[in-house]
Amino acid sequence: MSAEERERHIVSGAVSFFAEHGFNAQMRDLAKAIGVTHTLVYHYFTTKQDLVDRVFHEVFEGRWNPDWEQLLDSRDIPVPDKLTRFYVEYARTVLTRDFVRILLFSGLTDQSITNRFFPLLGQRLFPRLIRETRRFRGCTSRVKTTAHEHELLMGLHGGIFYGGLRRFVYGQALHPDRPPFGDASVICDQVLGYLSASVVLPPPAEPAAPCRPKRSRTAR
Amino acid sequence: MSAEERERHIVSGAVSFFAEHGFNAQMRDLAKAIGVTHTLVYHYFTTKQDLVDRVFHEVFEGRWNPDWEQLLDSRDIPVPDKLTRFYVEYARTVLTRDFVRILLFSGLTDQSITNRFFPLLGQRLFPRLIRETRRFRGCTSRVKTTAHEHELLMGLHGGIFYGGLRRFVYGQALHPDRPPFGDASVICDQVLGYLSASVVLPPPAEPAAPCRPKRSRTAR
DNA sequence: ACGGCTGTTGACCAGTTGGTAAAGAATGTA
DNA sequence: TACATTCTTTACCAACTGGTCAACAGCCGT
Repeated sequence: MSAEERERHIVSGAVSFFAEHGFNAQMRDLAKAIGVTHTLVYHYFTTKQDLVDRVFHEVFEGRWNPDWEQLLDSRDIPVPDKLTRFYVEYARTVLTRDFVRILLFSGLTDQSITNRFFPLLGQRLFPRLIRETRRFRGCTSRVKTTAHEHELLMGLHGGIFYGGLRRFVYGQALHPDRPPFGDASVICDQVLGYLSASVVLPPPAEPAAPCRPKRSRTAR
Repeated sequence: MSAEERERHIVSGAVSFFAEHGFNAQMRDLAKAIGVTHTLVYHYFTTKQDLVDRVFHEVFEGRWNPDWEQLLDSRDIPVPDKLTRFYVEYARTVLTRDFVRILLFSGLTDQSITNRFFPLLGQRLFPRLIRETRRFRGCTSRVKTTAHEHELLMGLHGGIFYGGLRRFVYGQALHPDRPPFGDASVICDQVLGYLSASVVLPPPAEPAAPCRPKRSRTAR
């Protein structure tokens, strides 16, 4: 087997092995799972941390999909459809066994992944989701996200992630005739629930000067 | 220090130590954190697994509060208040650092806790929450929980749990002026969002014979 | 056949790990 | 004081851990 081939072989084996057993599992066991000796692994990765970093990179770095942002920015899709489609895509990529478990292992130990992943969410995704939510409510204010809005969105986001938790961590389906994991209809329900909840939120406080001079509504 | 005292001392130290570092952390480090030698720990617990089991028991067994069920069963509290009060209480007990992290460590490894915890949720809590949700919707059907209802409830439940995840695992607040963790107003918002979402759910299919002969509505 | 290069391995090392055994402190009791 | 009981520690062991090193096997051009 060529060097490149072998390296990919080791990395992909390491991803699922560490996702399953955590990062303080032993190199020898990993090697056995892959089908090589542990010294060979050390031939390709000088240290365990080196391999772990590579696994992090593999699972995490490659999975951020710029299309998500583009989808959320597209203008002519109705908000419920857009959010549903986004979360279906998001779930397909992020709510995989490897990702969910490695994210949690990372969070429970050194937080090396979560510290990079969550800022990404907070900067690229959540603002867009809030903007779309406001659009759905007929509100185009660009004022900073309120705590209410944020927490409600966390309800949706956490609710969807919780599906991954139940499946890949708890190993519990909890409902016998539950639709298949990642089923679009479930996500659609959750999104619709979220949106219908958000319409009863108080509007975000407008800044002193009205920020939408274009189409004036009845002033209060 | 008396035997009983010392044992409690060790157990409580072990709880936070294992919650922090996971269950394959070393006995010597644990002992150091407690301030004794590791052999003393072995004087009280014949094996590491023995201590681990005790920690599980301590964190998990003692925390199930029968009042939760009683609260959900009480007749004269409005549903939104009831659910809010329940989840505030629930969060106060379950969404602690030790519990959240140990639950996850357990789930990621042997699932010894999750396998006992989730059936408890599914049998004692979720059915009551669904019943109350239906009551709020003006529906008293006792038909089995539909997948829709279940998933929506998981949205609420997961959303609340996600708060614990963000705080105790990810170490990310994600929103600068977020209200303090476990704040009742946040939970109240989430509950209200959930309830207002649930009213748009399709009614659960009634069994062949109408199950509410008491107060007949206009038949369709 | 030769030497060089690369992928792979077995044997080994120092430090760590769960766990043990025996010896020391503390305490009580006669 | 002497003795027994109980709490605690020091010294130790066998197995395991991440990591090293020299050797081996296959492949290439010459």
